[in-house]
Amino acid sequence: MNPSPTPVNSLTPNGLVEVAVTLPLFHTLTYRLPEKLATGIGIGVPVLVPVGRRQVTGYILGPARATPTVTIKDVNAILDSWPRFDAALVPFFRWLADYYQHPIGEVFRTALPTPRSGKNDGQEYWVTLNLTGADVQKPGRLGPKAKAILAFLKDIGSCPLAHLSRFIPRPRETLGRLARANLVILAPRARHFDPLAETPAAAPPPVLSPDQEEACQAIRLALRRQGFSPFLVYGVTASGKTEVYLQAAQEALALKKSVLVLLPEIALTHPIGQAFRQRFGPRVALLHSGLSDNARVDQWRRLALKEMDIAVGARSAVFAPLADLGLIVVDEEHDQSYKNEGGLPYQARDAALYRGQLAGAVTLLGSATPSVTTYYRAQRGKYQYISLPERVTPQSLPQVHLVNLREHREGRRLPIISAPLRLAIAETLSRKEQVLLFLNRRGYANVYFCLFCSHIFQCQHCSVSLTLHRQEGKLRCHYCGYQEPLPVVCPQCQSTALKHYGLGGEFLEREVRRLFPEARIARLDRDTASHRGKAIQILEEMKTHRLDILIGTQMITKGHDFPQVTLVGAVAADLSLYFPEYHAGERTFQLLTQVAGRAGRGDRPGQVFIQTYHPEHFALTAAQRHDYQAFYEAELAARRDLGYPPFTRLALLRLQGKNAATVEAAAHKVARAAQTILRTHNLEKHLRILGPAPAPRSRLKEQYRWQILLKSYGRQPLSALLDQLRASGGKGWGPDVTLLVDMDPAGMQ
DNA sequence: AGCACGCCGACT
DNA sequence: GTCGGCGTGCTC
Repeated sequence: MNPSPTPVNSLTPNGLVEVAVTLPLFHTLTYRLPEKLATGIGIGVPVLVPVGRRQVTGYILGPARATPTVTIKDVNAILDSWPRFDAALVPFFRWLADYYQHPIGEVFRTALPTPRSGKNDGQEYWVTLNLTGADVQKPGRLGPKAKAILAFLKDIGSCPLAHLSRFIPRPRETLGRLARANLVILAPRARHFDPLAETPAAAPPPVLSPDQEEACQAIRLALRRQGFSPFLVYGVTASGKTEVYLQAAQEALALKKSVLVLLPEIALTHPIGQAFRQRFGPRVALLHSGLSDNARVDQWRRLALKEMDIAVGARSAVFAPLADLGLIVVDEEHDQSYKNEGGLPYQARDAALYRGQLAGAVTLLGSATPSVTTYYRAQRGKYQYISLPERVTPQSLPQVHLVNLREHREGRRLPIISAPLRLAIAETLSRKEQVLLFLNRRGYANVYFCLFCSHIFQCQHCSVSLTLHRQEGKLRCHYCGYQEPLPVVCPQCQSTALKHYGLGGEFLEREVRRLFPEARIARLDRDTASHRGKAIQILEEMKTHRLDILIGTQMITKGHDFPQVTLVGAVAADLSLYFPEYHAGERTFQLLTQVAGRAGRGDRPGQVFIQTYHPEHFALTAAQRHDYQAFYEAELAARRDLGYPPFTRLALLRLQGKNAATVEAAAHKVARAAQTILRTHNLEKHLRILGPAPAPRSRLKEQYRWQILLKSYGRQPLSALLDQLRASGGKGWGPDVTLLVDMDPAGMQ
């Protein structure tokens, strides 16, 4: 019944197979597949192989490509019969390892759900009653526990063993006796999980607007043509992009192709997953790291076995085991969350584009604020451009005011809420409408210091100041989680004149409560949303208007629809504007546009107040006028002048280790080696090496950090340099120093 | 990653 | 004389 994986044994007369082992190795290994394991094994199957004196998980990539000179060992066991990926994905994984300069073994470890080396993978024991109701009365000579079990099963027929144990303690032994007497059946069963089980009934598809119709037409055409076809779907918030995705999926399915939908946030996968489930039924899988291991493996298996052919998920779903991929959707393509930090530092949107190219799939990049690089490519004709300029809801875009904070000092104090914003809040509340206040900084204050000797309280493990959390009475590091009780004396001079500086959400909340004592106020950020239920509860209260003012970080900006919010305040727009990143302007524009999009989504017009010290900055004036084009042109000009993407490609070489001196020495060594390669390969015209320099956070979680930025005109010089560098640094760059390559770095932290 | 091999200091 | 420190190198 299960489609068997692409067989390898028929392709390998000598029985040799290529295996990627889950170790930080840059190459694959070759093993012999013993005759007795050969049946049914194929590409993508997880196996247990000996490496040194250990047993390690690996994945079959295909027949061996070259015969190594060392003695070849045998594959020890097959961990599981179903393949974790389709044969067509092997080049994709090889590309990931190559492009991100990452060990191929680690690529598989990051990409695939870990096979639990048990025979019980994805299974659980079920207990089933083997008698009719009448028979249950008959067997007389039974203990009380056996009777209780039979009575329990009489009602429900069968259930997982774990479920039974909740009502009848330690049932295993009694069940064993009952099973031997053929009164019950005790057997493992495939576990089924359906994260989308709660989907409400389908609503009929809406009538498409002319813009939507035109977009769908273009996509349908591309799907029928077959072959890689990338699109930028530019659509303002609430322009009905989701319906376009659904229509595109419909067409792909009609062509017997599978569909992959990526979203930047786990929270967004549920509503979109439900929309797909409503339209297409049980063939829709949900994939994200928030699912339990069992649920994730179950969804993965059902996709691999072609029981399902639509995958909706967060960034890691880009590795979903779909064969015959026809359509890939990357919604909110500009979102920073597509970048994976730690492990394999891949960019899911970029990876999706490459996967689309390999599979010959139509690839849709959707955004109301496209990344500069994506828009540039669309302009140059590399992507087809589709525009959905109209909101499908009645309201026009909100009116945006820039508040120049320099003009709104109150005496010597700089108020966190300026007079114009305060007035607007008061008016909004008096109209019984809701307010959203956005401040991208947690805690009460982000600097705590001694007024007397200027000592600044810093993290013991990172080179950052500790954030004051006043309600908790603690100083906390937002990077490593270190915390300490709020000190009362300065450790340096014993003074008690300790002050704080730089304001966060906790302070804002206090101030708002002081100014509007009558209002119902809540704050939502990682501090208050300690558990998931709490966040959902606050969002629900906001939606049902049991709150008047909601204060929060990014958390409140993405995707949530609050129809009665008519005022949005961005309290400190400058926080992201002067971040040490080349695309700080882009992030600010996106953030403000996103935040502004929360205002006036119902039947009343919305307005937005942006507080800043730099009201003349183009990212702010463009956001004010909802003018993406103006922002794009100004930003593109700046990028061209400074030699940043899309005109160059960047790679960040980061050196880190526990010893400051060895890390610094290694950074200089790497930079010198890079310079040498540059000269000997005649790359000086195409590539620049900036640094070494200490990273903006020069110490993080006990690790000292230095970095070197590579700026390359074109892809080729950069990969040439990186390949050479890896070859020359094979033995490592110093004791306890690691070199990490961050391709297309998001920022420069 | 782990686990070997290998070459220099204080101990039964 | 040896036990053990962790630098370096390999894993089919």
